[in-house]
Amino acid sequence: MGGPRFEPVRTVRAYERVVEQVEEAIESGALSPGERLPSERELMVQFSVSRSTVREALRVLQARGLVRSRPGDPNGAEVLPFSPAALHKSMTTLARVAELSLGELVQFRMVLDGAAVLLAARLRTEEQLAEMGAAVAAMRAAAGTDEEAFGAADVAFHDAVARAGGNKLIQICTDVVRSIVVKLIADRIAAAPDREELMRRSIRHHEEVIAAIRAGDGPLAARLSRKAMYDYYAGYVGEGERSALRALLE
Amino acid sequence: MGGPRFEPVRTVRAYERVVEQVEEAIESGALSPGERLPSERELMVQFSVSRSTVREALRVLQARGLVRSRPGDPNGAEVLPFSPAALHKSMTTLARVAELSLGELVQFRMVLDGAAVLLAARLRTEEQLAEMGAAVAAMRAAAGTDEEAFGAADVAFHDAVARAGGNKLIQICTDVVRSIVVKLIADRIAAAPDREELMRRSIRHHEEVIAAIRAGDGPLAARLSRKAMYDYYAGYVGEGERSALRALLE
DNA sequence: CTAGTGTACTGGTCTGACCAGTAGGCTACG
DNA sequence: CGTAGCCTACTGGTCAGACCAGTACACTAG
Repeated sequence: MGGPRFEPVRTVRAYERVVEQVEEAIESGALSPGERLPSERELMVQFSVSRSTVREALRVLQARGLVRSRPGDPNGAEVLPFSPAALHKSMTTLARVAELSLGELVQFRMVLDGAAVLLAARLRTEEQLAEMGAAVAAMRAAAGTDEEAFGAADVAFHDAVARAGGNKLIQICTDVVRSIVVKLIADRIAAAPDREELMRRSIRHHEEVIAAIRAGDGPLAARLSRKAMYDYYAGYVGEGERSALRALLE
Repeated sequence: MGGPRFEPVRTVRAYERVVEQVEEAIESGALSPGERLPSERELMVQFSVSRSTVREALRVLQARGLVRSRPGDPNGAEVLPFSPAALHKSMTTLARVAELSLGELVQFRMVLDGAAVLLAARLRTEEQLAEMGAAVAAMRAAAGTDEEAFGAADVAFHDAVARAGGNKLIQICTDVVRSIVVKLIADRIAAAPDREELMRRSIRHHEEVIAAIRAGDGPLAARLSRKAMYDYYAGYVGEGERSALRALLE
C-alpha cells in the first residue's frame, strides 16, 4: 500500500485516434453534412499514418453512419446528414443476438407510440392534424388495392404523430422498431386471409385516434392507439406474450 | 417499353461480403460468444481476399460490437456476447448530431421507465421485489456518504424493475438512455446545493414505487415513477421543455 | 457550341514486409 | 524430477508501394 496508484495504460490503436478526431469534428459541427473529408491519400499525410490505417478508420466511421465514400469520386468521403441507419442496424442486431421476441418489439411500439400520441394530443398544430388526416385518407384510398401505398400511408401517419409529439428520440425509435417488426412478419401480414378486414379496422382505429388528438384527450388517444396496435399485431404474437401486451391496454 | 426490366447492379465491396458472412454466422448462432474466428491470415485464405480486406471487415464487425481482437493473441478474434455497447454508441452519436435535448432524453426515460414499472407491477416475482428493496436499502446506506454507490444502487433498482417487466428492449433502452443522461449532467448533479435533500426525496419516491408494485397497482406505480424522475431531473431542464415533461404526469 | 477524348484524380484491392506482443514448448539448471 | 527462464512460432497492428476501375473535368476536334 501507499505510493502512487498506477493505472493500466490503455494502448490506443492508430486508427482509433483517427476515428476520434474525425468523429469529434463531425459531432462538434466543425464538419457539416455534405462537406467532404480530404482524400485518403491526403488524410494519411495529415495524420501521418499509412493508408491502411486511414482506411480502417474510415470503415469504422462508415459503419457508424457518419461518412460515406464512393469510388471514383474526385472528392474525399462525404459527411452524411444524420440518419438513424446506424441505430437501426444495431437494434436489428440486438433483436437477433439478444433474441428479442416479436411480442417485446410490439410492446415497445405500443409504449412509445402511446406516448407519442399522448404528447401529440397536447402539442399538435392544426397543420400536423391535417397531415394525419391526409395520411389516413391515403390509407383509405389504398386499402384493398395497393398494399404498398397502404403501408407507406400508415408510416406517414405514425410519423406525423411522432413529430407532433415533439420528441425526436421517440420518433426515431418508433420508426426503427416499426421497420424491424414489419420486416419480421411482412410475409405473414401479406398472407393474412382477412387482410382487407384488418385494413378497414386499422383505418377506423386511426380515425378514432385522430379524433381524440383533435379533442386534446391525450390519455384516451394513447389508449386507443395501443389498442389499435394490439389488434393489428396480436394475431402474430404467441398467446403467452399476448397477455403481457394486454397489460398495456387498461 | 417491353423487354426485360434490368435492375441496377449494386456493386458489393469485397469486405462487405466478408462482413455479411461472419455476421450471419454469429447472428444465426453458428458462432457462439467466446468462440474464436480464424486468424486474419487464415481468413484471407478462406475468403480468398487480401489481408487488408479481411481487416476492414473485422473493423466493421468490431464497430458493431460483434467481435474483438487483441494483438498477440494466439487465437483469432473473439466472438463477443451480446452487449448494448453498439446501441449505446449509436444513440450517443444520435444525441449529438441530431441535437437531442436533455428534455427529450428525460422524457424518453419517463415513458420507458413508466412502462417498465407498469409491467413489473403485474409480472414481478417475490424475488425481484426483494431485489428492488435491496437496491433501495443500498441507496439509503450510501446517501450522503458515497455518491458513487448511491448511483450504482439507483441503477440496480431500475434494472431490477426493468427485468421484472420482462421486456429486454425496454430494459436495454432505459439503461442506454440513462447513462447518456447521467453523463450529460454528471457535473451539475454532483454540484447541486441540495444534493442530500434530492437523494432523500429520491429514496422516498422509490419506496412508494415499490409499494405500488407490491400492491400490483401498475398505473399508480407508473405515475409515481414518472413523477420521481421528473422531480429528480426537472431542475436541469429548461422551462420550455419542462411543460412537455409535465404532460406525462397526469 | 457541342461531342468526344484525355487525364488526373478518386477509392478498392492486393502484395509483402516489419514490429511488438503473447502462449506454450523446450531447455538448462537446481 | 521439478521449475525458472528462454525461444520459437504464431498473433494482430502498421507501413510502403503497386495496380485497377471508375469518375469529373478540362481540353480538343468537329
